[in-house]
Amino acid sequence: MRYKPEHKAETRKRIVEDAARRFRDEGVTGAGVAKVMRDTGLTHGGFYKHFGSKNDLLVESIGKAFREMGDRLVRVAKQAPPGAAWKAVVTEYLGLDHCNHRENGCPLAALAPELARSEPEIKNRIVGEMVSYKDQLVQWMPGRRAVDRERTFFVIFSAMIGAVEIARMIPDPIARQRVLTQTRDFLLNSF
Amino acid sequence: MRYKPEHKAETRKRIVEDAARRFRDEGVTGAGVAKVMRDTGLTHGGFYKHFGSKNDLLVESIGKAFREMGDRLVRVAKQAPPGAAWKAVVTEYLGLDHCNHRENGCPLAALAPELARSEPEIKNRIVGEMVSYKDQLVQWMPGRRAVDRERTFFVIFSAMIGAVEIARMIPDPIARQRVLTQTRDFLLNSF
DNA sequence: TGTACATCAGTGAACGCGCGTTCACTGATGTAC
DNA sequence: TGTACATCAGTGAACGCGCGTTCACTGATGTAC
Repeated sequence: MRYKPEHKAETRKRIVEDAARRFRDEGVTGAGVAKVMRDTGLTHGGFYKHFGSKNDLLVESIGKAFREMGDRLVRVAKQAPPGAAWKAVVTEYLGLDHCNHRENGCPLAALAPELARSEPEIKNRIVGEMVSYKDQLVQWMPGRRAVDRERTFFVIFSAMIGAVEIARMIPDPIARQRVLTQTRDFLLNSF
Repeated sequence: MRYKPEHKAETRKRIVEDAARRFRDEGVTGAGVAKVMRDTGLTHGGFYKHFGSKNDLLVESIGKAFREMGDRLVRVAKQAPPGAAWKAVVTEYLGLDHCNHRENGCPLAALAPELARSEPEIKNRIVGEMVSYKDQLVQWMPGRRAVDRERTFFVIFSAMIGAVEIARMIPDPIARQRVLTQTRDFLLNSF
């Protein structure tokens, strides 16, 4: 079979999207090449027509995940009343929906320790994607000067990432919700 | 060869200690049974004389890691001036030493997302160890009533876990230190 | 006291399995003549 | 216009490898007689 010129690019995009979900859901080692290709409706053999290695797919998928989550948070920031954008971001990030659907959520909350352990070359590329994420969101953070917003970005995201990870550890839904709510209220009253 | 009666218990303890380090350093999937046994100076075959499965070792190792880190934080809490115990805990947790040595640090900062993905039965046992960790530390947290200290425990540890994970992602030592320091100063001025 | 036997922590070969990766092949369609 | 060939995304068998787990065996020492 031969395909339209744009077909290959579309397939590649679908693989990246499916992988971005799988990696967040099952971890870097849990999500295998064959599983991702099956998600996309293909067999594992064709994978290397699109990517040089699983690590290349990982970097692209993490980038895609950062962009998805970044866009989602920017959307709620833009919908918020003036000056309350960062509060909308915090409320969305610490919402039950994000907590219960790691496969569509922030790649740091889903994978940070695993990503920190990747080989230096891979890690550097992932850090590049993380910096883009920060650049997309830092403008909505509280603080008058850019340097203040940079500081509040890291403080707020640290707290949110940790809270979501702890909440995801807790089986009891009420205790889980409590961790999210308490961290949210703490942050909303802090700046 | 035949051994003294206490020999087996001592070997078992050494395996748990070595595994507690390996799991935090290389992740749950990265640390294999054979590697851990080699750390202990044994061959992989003997492993099942001590543990029913790798998962059993995981649960025990995470428990050991929680106790190690709990004891370390309680020690600095006890050495602090009255009323400043929680500040000493925050300063220790967000110190460069903890950040740069995940193999001896908090198992949540090293493994939380991976642990959250384990099978329910394993996860429940790990959550039990996490609750012991909390019970060991919650008394040093700021707040007058027990319910307040429970709240500040989760808020403070969320922020610290996230900060250490982000710092461990960042290759540049100065930017890494900055994330730790900024989160520390934020927390120290918050309660 | 001397000898035969039981014990059992630890050994190392072997198991099935899934992984990332490779590669010869397929076959529908576009192109050359 | 009709035919032969080139293209190339996708297929599926096969590769070596490391994993968790099993198991027959080892051999120094304690115990029974």
